[in-house]
Amino acid sequence: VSTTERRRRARRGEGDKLRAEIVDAASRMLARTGEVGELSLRAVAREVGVAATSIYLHFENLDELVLAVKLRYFDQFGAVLDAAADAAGDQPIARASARGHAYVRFGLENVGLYRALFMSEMLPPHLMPDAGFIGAGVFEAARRDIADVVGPDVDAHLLAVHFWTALHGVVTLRTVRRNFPWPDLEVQLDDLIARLIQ
Amino acid sequence: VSTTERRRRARRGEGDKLRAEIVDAASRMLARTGEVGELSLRAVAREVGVAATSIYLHFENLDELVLAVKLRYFDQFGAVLDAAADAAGDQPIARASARGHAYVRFGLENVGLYRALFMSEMLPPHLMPDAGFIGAGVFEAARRDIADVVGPDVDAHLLAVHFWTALHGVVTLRTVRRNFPWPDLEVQLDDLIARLIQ
DNA sequence: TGTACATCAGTGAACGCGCGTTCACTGATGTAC
DNA sequence: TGTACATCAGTGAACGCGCGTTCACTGATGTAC
Repeated sequence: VSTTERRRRARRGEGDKLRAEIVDAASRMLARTGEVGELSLRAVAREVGVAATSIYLHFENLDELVLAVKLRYFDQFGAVLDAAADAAGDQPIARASARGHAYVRFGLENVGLYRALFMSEMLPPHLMPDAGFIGAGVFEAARRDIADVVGPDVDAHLLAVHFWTALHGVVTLRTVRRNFPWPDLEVQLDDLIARLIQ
Repeated sequence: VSTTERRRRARRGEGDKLRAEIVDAASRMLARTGEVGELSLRAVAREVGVAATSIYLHFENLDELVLAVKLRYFDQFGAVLDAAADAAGDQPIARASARGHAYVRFGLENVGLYRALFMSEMLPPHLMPDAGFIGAGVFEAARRDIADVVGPDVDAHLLAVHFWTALHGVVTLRTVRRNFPWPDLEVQLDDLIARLIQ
């Protein structure tokens, strides 16, 4: 219900600023509630401080706006994980572990965005730039770290799938079952990762 | 858009039949789309073949209806898992494994209900009969099977948490990323369960 | 240096829709007499 | 055995709301001359 000030129109030639502000606003709103379905075109316009119709100047419809948000945050999410892995040094197991911890931390701290990224179907096919491969960069980076840990004789793809699905499960169940008697998060993750990657 | 026939009113003394029919209809609709947020009181009434206001004869509001659906399917879900474990015989590892396979199968075959059960917060606290413990029966049964596998020297609670979160991850990611190059499901589950429970 | 005007960056009213919720009501049916 | 009537099991109209989308429009600002 945060009634934003009426936005000042952009200068000539800077019409694309509004596009960025719309994506910003939609991201903030998604991060708050996490429910993609609750994001409405009119609410985004209100948050930006602009007439509802102005959204149409930059997006065909709400789906394309949501896609823009997702694409942007997939990139950011991947960068966060890479940074965590790099900060952990060169040792493969330390890199993979740091990546896992960073994955869960991001998910728990950005509940709404995580929901938008991984708890809804990607989007109607005609809007998918490259079907099924959004977020593949994130997966592929983890697969490489894991392959470095286990060597060439183990199916690193299968292990990376275990890694991803298990961490995803940790994020989503903790988000949605806050009253469950969860173990300490660091203990849980260290034990889980040790069991999956060896 | 299935316009159901207008329902015939129940006989005297059988007013509770409508309550059951409402829960049935809401369950069918949830099983179809899976989005709790898309379930509307009016749509449920239409599916039942009854005036929208008739819902109020049996439920205070939509939340209480959704809770009724959840409670009912938690019971059914637990029974399915128990049956699978029992069908697997007495050997602890076989029982736990069967339980895991049945969990994932139920989730993938009943996408909508699984979403309703495990991908939304339980409900506003005043509606929770026993906060945080809905579904605890399902968890507890798995924990016992796992404890039988690993013996008394291992933290079976932690292992059961791994088991649950990992299987939940399998169900939800496969549901939402259908284009990902997933491994064969049985291979994935057998390998995953073997790594987690030992 | 001044000004007409094309273009850019939006706005605002209006529409039809489905929704939750309220309120007064209806009409079949079992039962007391 | 017949009937009045209380009660049960619903109905239907109406409300105000937020939504997506359309359409014609406005008004500031750069630029060509």
